[in-house]
Amino acid sequence: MAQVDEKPNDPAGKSAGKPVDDSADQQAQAPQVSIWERMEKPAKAPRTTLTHAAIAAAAVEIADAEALDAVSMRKLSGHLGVTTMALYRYVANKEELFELMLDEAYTKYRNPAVPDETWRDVLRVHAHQMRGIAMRHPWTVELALRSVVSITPRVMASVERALAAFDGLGLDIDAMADGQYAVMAYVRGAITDEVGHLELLKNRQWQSRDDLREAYAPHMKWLMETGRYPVYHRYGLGAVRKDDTEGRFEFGLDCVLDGIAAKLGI
Amino acid sequence: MAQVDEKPNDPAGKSAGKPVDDSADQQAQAPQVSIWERMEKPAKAPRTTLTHAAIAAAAVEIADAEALDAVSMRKLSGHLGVTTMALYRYVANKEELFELMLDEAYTKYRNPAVPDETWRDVLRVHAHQMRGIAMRHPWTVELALRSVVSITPRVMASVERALAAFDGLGLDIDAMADGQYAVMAYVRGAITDEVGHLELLKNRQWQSRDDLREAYAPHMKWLMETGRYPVYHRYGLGAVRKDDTEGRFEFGLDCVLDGIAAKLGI
DNA sequence: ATCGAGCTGCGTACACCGTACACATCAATG
DNA sequence: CATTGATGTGTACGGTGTACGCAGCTCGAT
Repeated sequence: MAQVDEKPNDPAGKSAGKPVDDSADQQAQAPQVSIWERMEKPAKAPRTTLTHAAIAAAAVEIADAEALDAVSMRKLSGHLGVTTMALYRYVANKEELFELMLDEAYTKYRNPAVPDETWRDVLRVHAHQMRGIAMRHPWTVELALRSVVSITPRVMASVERALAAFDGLGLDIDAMADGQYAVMAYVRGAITDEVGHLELLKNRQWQSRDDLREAYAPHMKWLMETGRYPVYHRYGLGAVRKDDTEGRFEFGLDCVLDGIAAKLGI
Repeated sequence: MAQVDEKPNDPAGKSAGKPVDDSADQQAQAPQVSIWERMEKPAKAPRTTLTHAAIAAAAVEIADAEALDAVSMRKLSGHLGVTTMALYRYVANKEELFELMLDEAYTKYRNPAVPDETWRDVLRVHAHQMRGIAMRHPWTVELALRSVVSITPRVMASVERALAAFDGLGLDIDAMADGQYAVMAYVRGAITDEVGHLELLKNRQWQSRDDLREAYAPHMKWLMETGRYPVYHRYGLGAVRKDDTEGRFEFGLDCVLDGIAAKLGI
């Protein structure tokens, strides 16, 4: 990833090209148009062996089963029964593949309008949908950070839904954005934490959080014996709701929603 | 990363080892003890060429100047004037290097006790410190996600401080943890978003958020012309506080703190 | 029916990456 | 001074993303 960024990235045939025949530089000519725009016009003679949808589905499958790191162009092409470089006809680079995957994951987002819904209802569903998607596809969390260009159509649709929840309440658009941002930020942070723990369990093939605690017990014991973390120590010894992740998520979400209601006067 | 996880990871000299001479398996014998514990006892004959501190500092320098991906064992060793494998005397693997880096970044965390501080004061400082560190060392955000083992001594100290802010208010330890979690989650999500944008600016060498908007204008225009995001469209056209990231962060933080106060009755 | 054009997939090659393993060297202790 | 264990070196392996040149397919126009 890094080495590419540092290169001039001008594939020679552009600035020092031949006078007329420009058809030589077939690929990688700095698309400029997003993959979504390109996907709209299916070219005139599309072969059927590969499609954006198939690529996205296969990539998601790998990421779900193993991890985001396991999604390599080689392995993906293998699963699709195709050479590695064939993929580059459909995605300009791996980042675009990630965009495809993220959008694919967000096909599961459901937040339908219901008759007497309040803004809180909508945002609560929104939060739980994001959390649900993150739980089912843990790699989405990592992705949101890696490719900041995470404004795929379906992700945008979910943002639109959240934003629209504040519509018609007499707020100006900046306040609406603030509210949406607060919820989004909290949810993102919470699921980052949750998914992190989940992934740790999966990677180490532990069955429960008890296994995790057991594995880290020596390290924790040593840390606590320094005596520098007395309150955390008390937490370690005395907390009874350590594994109620759902409840913890709900608590924080309520805090944010209450705060929004108070500060925005809605 | 992935390929290592799938290997048996037993370096031969352990289960099928020679009868007596076990000194052969010098490195990578599944440390079990954390790097922090190992660092305490500086061995009997320490050579001075390399230290954990120097390694951490150099790695941080690279990550700050370029990016987390730019921190490779080869480049790092080059900066230190040492062979690549020399590093593995101090760090069992790259993950441990990341731990070192995270702890190094958190040397900047400042949250001293002040006379009449309230829990809100402490947590507000806590939040701003986390944000400040993330702004100065954007890679910490990515790190918190990659190596979930982010319980370095100094990170733990910051958590302890936040947790202790709720002490003596008549809350049980679970409630205190809930409060700390809500703040942590919000801050983490918010800085993930902020740092993401910041990194995008840096990578593309844009000067301001206007450059970003300009670059994405075609894509946005296309997205908006689908007509599926009317409220977001209104935001794009009419918002006036789009670049007030500090204010947005503060708003969300206030929401969370207000919510905590309300729900915990403090 | 044929032909060319352009989309599609293939294969090779390059420069990186993390790290396992065997060897050389150094510093302090017996 | 010799020994011993910690420390640094060198090479090698299997993986990565992707640039580039080429071959085959499919279609619209002839």
